[in-house]
Amino acid sequence: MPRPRKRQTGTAGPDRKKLSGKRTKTENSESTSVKLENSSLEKMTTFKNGGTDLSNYWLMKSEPESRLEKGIDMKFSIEDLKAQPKQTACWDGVRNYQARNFLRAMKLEDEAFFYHSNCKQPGIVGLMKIVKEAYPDHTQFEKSNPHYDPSSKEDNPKWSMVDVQFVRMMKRFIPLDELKTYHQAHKAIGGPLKSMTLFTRQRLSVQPLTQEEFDFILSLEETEPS
DNA sequence: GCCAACGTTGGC
DNA sequence: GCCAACGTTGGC
Repeated sequence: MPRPRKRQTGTAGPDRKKLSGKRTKTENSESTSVKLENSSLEKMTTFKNGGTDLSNYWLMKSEPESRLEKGIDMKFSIEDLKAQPKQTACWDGVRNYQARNFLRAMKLEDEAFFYHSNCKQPGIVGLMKIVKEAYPDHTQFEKSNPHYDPSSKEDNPKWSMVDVQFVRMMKRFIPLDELKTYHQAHKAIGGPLKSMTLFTRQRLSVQPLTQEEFDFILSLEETEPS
């Protein structure tokens, strides 16, 4: 029932028009994404215990300010998440293969930063956790939904979502600016944010973080705003 | 509101 | 399978 919408990505489903006959475009997109996903996961895995019980870290973007898309407000802030029953919501509306594949890689109890995008003060505002692993995003079948995808079939849903639960606010807001400053510095000196996906894959709305990235960002909570 | 970045579409 | 046109993301 909670059905926030995060505006994640193109309204236009990547291949809404074909898929009856040929699906080459789709499959290209998917396999490309899968590769990216895999390499990312491999990268993360090498930093960890390698097999069981690996927890992953994520950053998920959502718009905290009202913006209408097909007459529907895309706003979903961390305050909105907090206000949901059980402070839990489904993360619907993702329509990008890479982002979708990351959603599908999420495990119960994985932690994710809640990032406010497309707003006055973009940045990380809080922490949430995954409370339900990927399942079909119902909005792809709803004609009136801005993220409706007519090419997706009920018996083979194309798009997925997860459920997330509010964990806590950041002790202080971590602005994009500040992350960017560290990213630049770390590129030069090889610090933890040197290849943060927020800067290397600009438009990706669901993205993985390494343990190092996650820990470093948490450590910023204890520092003075820069 | 502008526009750079970048993913997708579709003609050829 | 290339690539120009187009649409979206999201910072500024």
